[in-house]
Amino acid sequence: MASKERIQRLKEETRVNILEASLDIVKEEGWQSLSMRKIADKIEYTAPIIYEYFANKDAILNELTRQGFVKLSRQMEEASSAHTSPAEQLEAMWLAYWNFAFANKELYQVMYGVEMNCCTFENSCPDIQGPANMLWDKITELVPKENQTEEYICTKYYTFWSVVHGLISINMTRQTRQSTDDINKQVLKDAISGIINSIK
Amino acid sequence: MASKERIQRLKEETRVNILEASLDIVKEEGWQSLSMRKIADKIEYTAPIIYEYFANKDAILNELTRQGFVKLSRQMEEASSAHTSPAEQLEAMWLAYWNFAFANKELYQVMYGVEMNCCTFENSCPDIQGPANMLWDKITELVPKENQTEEYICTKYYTFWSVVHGLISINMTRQTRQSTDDINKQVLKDAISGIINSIK
DNA sequence: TACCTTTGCTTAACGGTGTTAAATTATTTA
DNA sequence: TAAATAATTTAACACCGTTAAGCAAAGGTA
Repeated sequence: MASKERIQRLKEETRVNILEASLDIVKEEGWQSLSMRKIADKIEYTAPIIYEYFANKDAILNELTRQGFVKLSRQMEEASSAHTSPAEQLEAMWLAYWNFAFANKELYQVMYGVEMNCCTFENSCPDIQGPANMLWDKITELVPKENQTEEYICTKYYTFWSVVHGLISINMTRQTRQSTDDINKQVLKDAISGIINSIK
Repeated sequence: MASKERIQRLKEETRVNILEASLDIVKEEGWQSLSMRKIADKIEYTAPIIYEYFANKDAILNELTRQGFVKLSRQMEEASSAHTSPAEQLEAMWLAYWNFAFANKELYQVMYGVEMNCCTFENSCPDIQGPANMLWDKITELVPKENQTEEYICTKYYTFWSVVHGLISINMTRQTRQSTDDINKQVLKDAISGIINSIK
């Protein structure tokens, strides 16, 4: 019977609907308030139905993560194919990575575990800016007076922080393999002295 | 009556106990499974008591975050004070930042919103390594054959990713100020071409 | 057509969460 | 000792993820 296929197609569809509804909710209210019951509401079913398509809530997040990586791969390949020299291709790929992260904020967050807990708290508490200020001031000390524009210092500060925080994030999200720790510390030291030397 | 002060001291103490218990639980079972009832269990009270010391669960996290930044500041200052030249001081401060992150993993996670969701999933799903492989291969292309050791390519790959992912994380956790977007993109491009040029 | 079986879906429930209000116990004060 | 206040617990609410039981419609079979 051909109705079997129609039903199969409908099932495919609600599977997609579940994923889309999830992403919609996250876009509207953030990862924290994504719940099975809200997803069910959005697809006009009750919660237990979802378990016929996904083993549990984590499985939904995992599938979204997977699709995120597939999408990212596609966009990076596309960016790369617009150039011929490897150097240009590599730069294009990283720019595509960057663009993907902001065009698909929610996906990137679940893919790389970037949370944003306490944005409001951050501005209301002076202690939090302590380390930032210390580093900012020290960088300012290093920059010759004639180049001490806020923009230049800001650029250097962000470059520093990106490298260090990025390396830390990578090492924290992946389980630490003892063997690569030395490499990471080497990357860190190289990067830091590299940036310091770039300050003029 | 001096008993007033003693009681005040006891209250101070359970406040500290709540924070310590929270951190203990997180160290043992992770942020996800930190609950008011578990904290209460650990300090040998019932859950509602906690609300006399903290407005809600978020307030506990915020206080831990604050204390994290205070501790980080102290350690960075200490590191800095061991040197005299600004360049050495700056490097020491970043190394202190690095060391803090791994010596106080849980604090760093709540301070900077670094989650580790799906470590197990990551290894079980090939799609996830797509982008990583693409970049790895492209970097390999750029490295002259005589320098194509795994360690060298790994170093470059991590350096790239650190910069880009770090910048993205920073821009995501802080609310995006439109004005600094240009600076960030400039940092990104500078960093990428800097690393590309450093490949030999 | 009548019966049985399968399917799709919902309701109800369990144990957990953060949080609040009421009740209870202990302590201090008059 | 009695009243007032403080400290703490119990009970409850609304939510969460998840599972088991129940029901109603559809399909197949005699």
